[in-house]
Amino acid sequence: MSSKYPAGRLPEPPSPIADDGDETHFCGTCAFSSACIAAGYDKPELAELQCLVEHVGPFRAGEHIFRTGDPFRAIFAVRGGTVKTRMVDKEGREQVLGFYLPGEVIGLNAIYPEHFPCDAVALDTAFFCRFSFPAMSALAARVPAVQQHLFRMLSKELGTASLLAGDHSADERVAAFLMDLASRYAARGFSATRFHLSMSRGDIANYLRLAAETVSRVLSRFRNQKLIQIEGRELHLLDPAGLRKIGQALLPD
Amino acid sequence: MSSKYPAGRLPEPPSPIADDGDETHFCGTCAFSSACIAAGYDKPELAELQCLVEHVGPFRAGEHIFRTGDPFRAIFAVRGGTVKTRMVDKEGREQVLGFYLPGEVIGLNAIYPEHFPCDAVALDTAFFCRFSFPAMSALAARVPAVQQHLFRMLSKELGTASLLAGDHSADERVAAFLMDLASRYAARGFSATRFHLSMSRGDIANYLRLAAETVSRVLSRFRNQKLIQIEGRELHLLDPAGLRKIGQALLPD
DNA sequence: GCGGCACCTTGATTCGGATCAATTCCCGCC
DNA sequence: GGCGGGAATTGATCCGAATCAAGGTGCCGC
Repeated sequence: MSSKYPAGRLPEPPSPIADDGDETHFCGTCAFSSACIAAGYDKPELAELQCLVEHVGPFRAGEHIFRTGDPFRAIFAVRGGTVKTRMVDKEGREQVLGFYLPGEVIGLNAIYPEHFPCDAVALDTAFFCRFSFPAMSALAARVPAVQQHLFRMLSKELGTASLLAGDHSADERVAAFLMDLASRYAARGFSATRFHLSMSRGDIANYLRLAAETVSRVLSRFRNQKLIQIEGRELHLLDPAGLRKIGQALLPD
Repeated sequence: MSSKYPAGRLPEPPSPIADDGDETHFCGTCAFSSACIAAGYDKPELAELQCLVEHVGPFRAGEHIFRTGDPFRAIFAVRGGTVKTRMVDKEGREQVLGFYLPGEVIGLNAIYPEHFPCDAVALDTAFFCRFSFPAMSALAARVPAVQQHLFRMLSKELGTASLLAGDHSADERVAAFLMDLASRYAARGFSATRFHLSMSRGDIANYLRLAAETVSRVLSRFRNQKLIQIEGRELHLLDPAGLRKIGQALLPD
């Protein structure tokens, strides 16, 4: 796509949260890595994979990667930056569905309806690998590893809803949210104890089905208890084990 | 329906909620129908489809179709009866993830972890088509329609979580729950205004993240408002439009 | 530097639903 | 037919988080 300079006027994109140097390393941490590798290694499909992947972006904070109702043609792997997905009901109330970090994939929930059922909005400067879905599924039919990878990604995302499930206290939810982010950063090779919250308190609250004030209070309490250090959106987890304990009912294992 | 002999010792399975006569018609209403038809029609794959499908059951109320941690080998289409899926945390608290009606498919969330992440429990006498997943994905690689169908089923289930999303009132949740059941029954050819709730109030409450007492109160209120007629678990929707209006924030469209 | 604005924090009050408690109902069982 | 137990209903009370309200802070454009 698109929009080298989407709504702004900065001449060159800054290097946001990801983009840890060389491309090869990034691809190693991407959700598609095994599919790409399986398809790419010394095979004629390599050429095809190349042509079904397209680098898009940058998108700047607040810009849409896709909008509710857009026809579904591709899925997107986050290469750098952070994205939220959200639905807006007809009364205009926003519902945040999820946050996506570098290496994660958005758009899978659009396969069935064939139109995007939600918006995807960049929270900071973000860019993507765009995978044409028709091309991708054609490739999947020929390369079992690609097919399996798609199945696994879809299935994995099914398991994600559990962070919201259950009637849990605000403390449990926030602790679980922080630990979930930590483990996802860790899985992509970032620090699991120090990171930047790209989303506002309001977005966190909305995602966790709490009020923004409640999130703020819980974070203050966690700080007083020396569980975290937080200044604005810069977060340092001082006692991950303690947080894990608080959020354990919502966390895997 | 149902459970003429729910927890008894009947020698032969009764005809529960589904099984509306002949098999062909049932398959027409099943979530797999298009995949089966695509695979089956005059093709050599027919034989293979036959061998990857296996009819299992009956399971009686309370019996497990699979348990958390079981190795994942197959997915199951409900042929008759009703199923709930649930997770039980280490403190022993149950979390109901969903209810599955005839024609719907369970087990998709086990592909990625390769073990079932939840239990599936029959709520009344239930039976299934069991699809070996390795065989299914091998078939999918050869028959594009089957692959596409799997993608679509997985993606569709991703959209389902929205019933629980958002901070909605008990009235909204219960109304949306009833309308969701109604539309799913309608999609499979059953009545959309009269049906049996196979699950207890406690299960409904757990699924909707409410207390059982709250569900009971809301249903009583809906009855007083002439929105529904309910006696035990027999439900008659008197004013679907009214219910849809109450639950609209959670419902599609 | 200054004003405007969005975001965040903290306190006071309110409210929806959870919890506790008491019957009642329904069914299988003796 | 009577008994026992789980499920459902209904009422009384309590509590956690929402809401309302009032600053504080940082950032951007002018």
